[in-house]
This record gives sequence, C-alpha cells and structure tokens, in this order.
Amino acid sequence: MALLSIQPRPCTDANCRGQHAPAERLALAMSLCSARGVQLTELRRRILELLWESARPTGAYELIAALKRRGSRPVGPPTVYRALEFLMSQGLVSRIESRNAYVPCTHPERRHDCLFFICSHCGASAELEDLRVERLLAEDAAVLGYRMTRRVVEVEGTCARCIAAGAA
Amino acid sequence: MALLSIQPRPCTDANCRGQHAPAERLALAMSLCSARGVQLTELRRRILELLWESARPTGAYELIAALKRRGSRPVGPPTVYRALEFLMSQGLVSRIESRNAYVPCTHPERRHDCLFFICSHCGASAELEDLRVERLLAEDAAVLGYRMTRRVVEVEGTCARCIAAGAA
DNA sequence: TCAAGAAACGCAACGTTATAACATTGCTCA
DNA sequence: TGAGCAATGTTATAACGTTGCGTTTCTTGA
Repeated sequence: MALLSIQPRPCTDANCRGQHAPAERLALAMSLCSARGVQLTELRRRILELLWESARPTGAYELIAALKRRGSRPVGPPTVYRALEFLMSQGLVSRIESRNAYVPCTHPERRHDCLFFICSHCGASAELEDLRVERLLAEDAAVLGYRMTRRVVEVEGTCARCIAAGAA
Repeated sequence: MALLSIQPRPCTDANCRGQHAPAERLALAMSLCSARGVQLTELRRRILELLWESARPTGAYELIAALKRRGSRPVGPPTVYRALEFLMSQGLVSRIESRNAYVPCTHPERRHDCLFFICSHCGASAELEDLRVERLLAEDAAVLGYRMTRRVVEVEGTCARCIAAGAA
C-alpha cells in the first residue's frame, strides 16, 4: 500500500515557484527550518521524504512500517507522532482529518490551511489554495462571532483519472 | 462531560422553519424516516435524542456510556456505530471529522453538507449553510477534474461566549 | 573544552476510536 | 410455518493516538 517510487504530485497553483522536484523541496524544507532556528533532523527528514514519495495521504502506522522496510531501526508510535507534529508545526505537512492520514504541503513557505481534494476511489489527494473560500469562511466566522484559528476543508470525490478509468 | 439537560442549539439559519424544539424535531425525524420507508427504531431515536441534548459534538463511546447511565441495557460499539451510520445516511446526524464526534443536523430535511464552526475552548459547535462556499468548492473541484461527493468544512476557533468570558 | 540545560528520541504500557465476523431476535409474507 | 430480511447482540481485534519516564544528542556559554 502506497509509498512507491519518487513521483511529485502535480502542482495546481498558478504561481508555483517550481520547487516540487525532490531535491528542491528538500532544500526548501532545510532552509525554512534553519531560518526558523529549528532542526530538521534525520528522522524528520526521512518521514517527510516518505510522504513526498507516497501517492496518497499516509497514516502514522504506515510510516512506521515504511521506515522499518527502509532498514532504519524500528521506531514506535510516539516517535513518529512527535515528528509529524513537528512537521505540521512548520507547515511542511498537513493532516487529513477525514482519513487519519498525513500529506506533505506543496508550499510550506506560505503558512495557511489549504483545501484538499481526495479521491475516494484511488485515495490520491490534491492541494489547492483558494483565497475566496478563506474569505467566505472568515466572514461566516465573524457573523457567528467566532475568532477563527484553523480551517479544515476536505472535499471527497472521484478524480479525473478514476473517472476516465471508469470508476463509479 | 457533555450530555446535560435539553437545550436546543441556536439556529443560525434565516430561513429556519422553527422545528428546533425537541418535540418538533422528533416529529420531523419520524416523518422523514417514514416518508423514506426506513425505520427510526427505539435505539436510533435514543441516540438522536442524546445528541440533541448534548451541548457539543459527542463521541461514540460517550454515547455508549450515556445510554448505560440512562438505564438502557448495555450496547456494544458496533451497535452504536451502526445506528450513527443510519442517522448519517438519513441526514439526521453529521460527523465532525476533526473531533471523531457526532452532531445532530438542524435541518435534516435538506440533504447537504454543512459548514461547522467548533470552539476549541468550550467544544460547542455551530452549523451553517453557505451556498457561496459550496459553489466555490464545486468550481474548484471541477477545475481539478474531480466529481465531488462530499464536503468536510470544519472551522476551529473561539466562540463569542468564550471570547467574552476571557478565553484565549 | 567541558558542564549545564534543552531538545530530540526510545520504550513500555495504555487509552481511544472503529470494524470484522458471526450469532440471535423478531417481523413479514407467501 | 418457515424462508427472508432488517436490526441488534457478542466477541474479538484492528487502527489510531497518548502518557510517562528514562536516555541520548545537541547547543551554549563561561
């Protein structure tokens, strides 16, 4: 399940600065962390790479199994969850709430909550930024008197590939 | 924790038809089910009532405990999860993904995915319908080539009451 | 350069959420 | 009257996540 060969997911952002090749992504992640005075340790980097290499949102226990397959000595759940928490705190990874799974962020240099589109057939996910949605949600929050701190927007459906392949 | 006295959550919908009093809500749920040829059984009704009575999204195991407290003979997790699945399939209940918890829908007669606003301080949630958000998400899905089947929109923040009460 | 403190990690045990697999009940209807 | 079906019960286990505490590694500053 998942964690295949290296294959960056397509960028759907018109303003993409082109940092989606693995080497560039790693360089970006490292430079962001060092600029912020935090450590992108070996373990954290390996987990981030595993997420980059996966075709879809990946669960914590899948990551544990993948690390073991890669020959790293076994790590327990707390270790992986701590690394994921760190990566999320740095905007490098997002959690997909509806799947209990994690995806790498395509634009960690911008701190925001993205929209996620998840294919219920193949499991793949796409990330999108839409300021109009953010504005509307902020507006609705204000109407209700809420001070907004976090957005979870996850759209489930069938992706173009699976529709073409005849999926329901 | 939760499941206090009966206290319908406020309706934030301008077109509200006023069915939020417990008796009216029950009548509406029963009439919807019978019109659809499905059974709102004793167990399903009790669980729905517990959700109505709760001040916030309620977990499955909390419901199990609440049923036991109420003197119903003990039910196991599969039983509760099946009832919740039924209630969700009928639009009577929604799942809050970011909390692993369940809330009753204020407008079960309209089949749609709502926006949820959740207070990270007191845990209360509010439901809102916003066609503009739905339209934008549908549009974004179309751009990506997705056929949308379900929306999860959960905004976390601090509610007006908690802000007033001096919460962070 | 080395002690002190902080950050990261390892580990065992446990808690929480959800489902699989199979048995039972009770009702309807030919 | 018993086959068929929906709903529920039972047992076990899978899947996801956390607590608590001890050890290692890194940083920092005299």
